[in-house]
Amino acid sequence: MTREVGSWDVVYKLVKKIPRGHVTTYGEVARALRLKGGARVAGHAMAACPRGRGVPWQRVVGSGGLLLIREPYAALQRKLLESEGVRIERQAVDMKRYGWSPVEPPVKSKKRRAGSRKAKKPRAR
DNA sequence: CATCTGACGACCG
DNA sequence: GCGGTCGCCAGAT
Repeated sequence: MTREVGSWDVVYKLVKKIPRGHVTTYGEVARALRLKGGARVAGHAMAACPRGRGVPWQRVVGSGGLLLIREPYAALQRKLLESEGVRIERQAVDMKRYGWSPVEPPVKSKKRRAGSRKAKKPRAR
């Protein structure tokens, strides 16, 4: 409770715009909204997504259309997607067929991808 | 206030 | 091709 939506409103707005029967990835959303945190932040937005508000979080999957979500949400997502007509192939959807580009806002800045930069230094954690 | 985890993604070995 | 690790951010403990 007290799930303060806050800045995620943009994310929800974009997710809501996903046409029924189509899906997108966290990375795509993150890039479309140019989130600095990258896919991680997008994922958090979904995690804190207010279910029951018309936010089809189910249409947001991982890269390649893989369903990274754990149970019981995974089962729910799968069920919802199948209900929409999305064929689930082993915890993954065919992005080639259902993949939808969230490119909504104007892209002025470019690149700024998330993750990895170059680990010249071998494991240094 | 400090620390870890977490609906991710990409790179290195 | 697969496994393991780092990077970013925000919320939770």
